[in-house]
Amino acid sequence: MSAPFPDSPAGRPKAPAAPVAARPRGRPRKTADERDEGNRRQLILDGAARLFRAQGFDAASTRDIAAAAGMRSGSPFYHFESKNALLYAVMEEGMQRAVRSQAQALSGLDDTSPRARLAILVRHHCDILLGPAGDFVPVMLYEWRSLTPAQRAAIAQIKAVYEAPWMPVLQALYDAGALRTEPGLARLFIFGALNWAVQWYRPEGRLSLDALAAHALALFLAPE
Amino acid sequence: MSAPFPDSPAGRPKAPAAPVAARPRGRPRKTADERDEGNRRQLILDGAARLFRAQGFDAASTRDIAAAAGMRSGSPFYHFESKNALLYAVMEEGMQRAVRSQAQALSGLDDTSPRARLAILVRHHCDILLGPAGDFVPVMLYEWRSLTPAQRAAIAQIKAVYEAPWMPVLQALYDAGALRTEPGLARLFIFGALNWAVQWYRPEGRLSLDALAAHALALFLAPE
DNA sequence: CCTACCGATCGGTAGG
DNA sequence: CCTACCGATCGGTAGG
Repeated sequence: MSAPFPDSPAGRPKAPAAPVAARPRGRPRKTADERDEGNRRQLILDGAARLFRAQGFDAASTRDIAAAAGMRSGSPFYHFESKNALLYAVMEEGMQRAVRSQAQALSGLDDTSPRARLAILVRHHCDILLGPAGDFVPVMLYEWRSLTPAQRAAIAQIKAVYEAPWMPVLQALYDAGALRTEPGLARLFIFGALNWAVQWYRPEGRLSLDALAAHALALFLAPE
Repeated sequence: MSAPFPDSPAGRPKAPAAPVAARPRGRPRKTADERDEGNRRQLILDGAARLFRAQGFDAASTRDIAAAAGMRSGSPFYHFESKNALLYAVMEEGMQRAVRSQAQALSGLDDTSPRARLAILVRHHCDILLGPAGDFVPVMLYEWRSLTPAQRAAIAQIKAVYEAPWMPVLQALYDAGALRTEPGLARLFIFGALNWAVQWYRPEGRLSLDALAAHALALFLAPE
């Protein structure tokens, strides 16, 4: 739970001495520090997403997040104004990636049947929630109450973009009699069923994401 | 967020002087304090359930919970060993009430059709989650990670009792072709769809719990 | 990005 | 159940 070493100098591990090399010729190789510089912010975001998801926003300390990124306790505040701004950044990045990958999953499939399109949406949603990079969106789902009203409004806008492609698909299935609940409520129920899997799905178990998505689809849709 | 008055004596409101009445004849009327004595623990539980749900376990302070029960900051610890024990007590009470009321809702309906029994289970579940007394079980659903492993095991036992009546009903519907996903997964999806309503359902809105339950049922089950 | 630190808040307790 | 308090931890910051 605590940083691997205290704030006091006694506990600080010595930084490895930088090798005093002769100045190299040609294009200067970046030192490890320079190469990482652009990634530091991302390291903080990744650690924050993981810890916010595992422990919750309030229980995850900025000290632990700093340690997860290989930094000392005060350093995250060089990259983010506050712990709250860090939470917002995690959610924003998660939703923007979700919107982009969803658009990519749907691209070129305008002529596909509503049923096939819903299958793609559900399968992609499972990936976002439960796939290998899936800490960011669960944080958005389960730490919503820690956002300020202004932050909520901003994230809600991205969420609306994410949800938009679902509605015409559900409407078409409803009109065709394959879905037996009005699209608005159906979307809430379907999202609920899938979002809840964050609580129980274990990637190392027997159930693949393909199978999970297929079973969910079978539950909601009348057989062809 | 903070108690209405600080711990220091300066901020303490004077307790209303107890009226010095002549000793009443007949059965002694209980004073307000005596009448409340058995309810103090319950007052703490109610306040804790409300605050744990609204703010989360970590964000809700024991000071605020004490204030919600009309007490000073240290007093909850006279009734509960720790904040964590209070969380456990909230969840335990919520689940025990849910088990009891579910059994009551099903009593005398052994001969009813599986479809009607599922309707009763779903409708009752909505009541537990979203009804007027519905803070305890949402706390159980969304603050699970703040329990110790031993506490999780204990709550999981009550959960198992609650879930038990669902399985034969889902199995019968699956066997009859009315449910198109195996009962184990179907139960997880259905619980997810309903549990997620904690996040979006507003009792003051247009949607009644009856309608909510009916729409959910229509989504999961093939038409009769 | 680190050092060294601060004020605030929190869970919890001894004693009555 | 209240009083008065403690130690620990936390988010955050000035200065380099």
